[in-house]
Amino acid sequence: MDTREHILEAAWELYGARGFEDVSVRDITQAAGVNLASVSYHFGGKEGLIQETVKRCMNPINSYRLQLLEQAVTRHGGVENVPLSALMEALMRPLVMPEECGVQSGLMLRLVARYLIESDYAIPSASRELYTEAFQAFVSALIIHYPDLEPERIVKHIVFASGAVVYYHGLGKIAMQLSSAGAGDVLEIDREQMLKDVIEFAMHGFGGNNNAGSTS
Amino acid sequence: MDTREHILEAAWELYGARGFEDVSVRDITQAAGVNLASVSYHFGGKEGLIQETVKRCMNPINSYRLQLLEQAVTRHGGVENVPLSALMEALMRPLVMPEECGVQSGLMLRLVARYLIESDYAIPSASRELYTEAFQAFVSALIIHYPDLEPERIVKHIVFASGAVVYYHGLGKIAMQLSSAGAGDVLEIDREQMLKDVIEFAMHGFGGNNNAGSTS
DNA sequence: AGTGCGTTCATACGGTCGTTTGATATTGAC
DNA sequence: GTCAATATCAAACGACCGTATGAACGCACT
Repeated sequence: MDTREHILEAAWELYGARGFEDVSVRDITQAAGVNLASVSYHFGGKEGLIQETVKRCMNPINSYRLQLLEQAVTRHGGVENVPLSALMEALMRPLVMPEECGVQSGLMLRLVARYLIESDYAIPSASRELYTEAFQAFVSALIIHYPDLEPERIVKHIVFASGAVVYYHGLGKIAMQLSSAGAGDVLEIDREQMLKDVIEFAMHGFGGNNNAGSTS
Repeated sequence: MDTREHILEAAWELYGARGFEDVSVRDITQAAGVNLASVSYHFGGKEGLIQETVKRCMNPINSYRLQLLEQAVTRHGGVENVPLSALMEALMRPLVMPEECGVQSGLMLRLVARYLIESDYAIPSASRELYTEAFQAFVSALIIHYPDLEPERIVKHIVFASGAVVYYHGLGKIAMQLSSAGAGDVLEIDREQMLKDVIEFAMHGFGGNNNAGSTS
């Protein structure tokens, strides 16, 4: 039962780097050092492997989001007391630091972005329930936080903020080079800094200062 | 010399809808009603057609951005007097309303997003110069506007804001459905509203109120 | 030792892909 | 009308794709 894991690992690596269509089952089995037919045997085919690959990185992200949210709620004693910054951090951190929930970073955002685009932005069925749960949890928390903001606007802001992360992760380095700002070589994105930046950006976007206790 | 145009039109449609890898040269030539070999003849191959297709939608967007920026500058009499909202609008509107610069909407953002992801976020060489010019123009304008903000942060904010648009365009409808907010069916995104929303979000994100004249 | 089951293996099948080819049609200048 | 240059055409090529097949293997259990 080791083969399955080897395949998933190779699939993760190759799909993330080169895309689903561009990577053949042969590429993956060869990289994994297993037989070609193993993919059909263990996953029912290429499509099954793709679904499983995406699920195995999307679900931990959303679980981690819920976990961070819950931690924040208990720490501050109630949803209504959680500062906005903590809410945003619970929402964003799993995207920026996926390795904290066991998802290998680097390729994660690219792989998910690829999948979303190629699947016409459909969440894979194996991840939909958890995704919905996490999404609604944050919407609810933010509604409590901003009772006078229309829920619709809150949803938009969540999407805006998520887009900011994803886009920055992909284009950030290039943008720094394009602008005169970089002034040469941008070695690597400071992800902890990026997390702070995007949280601040999103918080401002929500139109407000932090209207509750501590800022951590 | 009509064949070339027919091919580009069909390529635009199909690549935008289904992706580059998933659409064969045969699909395109058939949809365009031309011979299979025409693609090789006119574009040197599939890759050449892809580059040309992306270029033909990316360049008008960036030209339109520069045009709107210039209009705003002359209208307000100098870069320093252009309100932030107008800067953001010049940056965002071409993305949301591409048909205003002759680029068929709907498929545009998806096609560009696809290309960026699949090309490892590399701007196609035929569009790089114009893209860089537009990018730097906005960075310069924003530096004048926010002299105490580090340029690096300004670049980040531009990327954040762009990501917000792109992501919302893709995931907006789904997010509305997922949340209880939608309360049923979300028919279509109101793009003019979306533009206003994202401009407001980005302006807040820049940390400030509008520090200049009119708001249009 | 033998049986059954889950797994791995080499190999083959039908299909689609991007590209090439050489013939044919169209064009425009003289 | 002639002749190149340009453009279109049907057909074929070799390569690679995802999947299916049936034999071989490992191993617990009797």
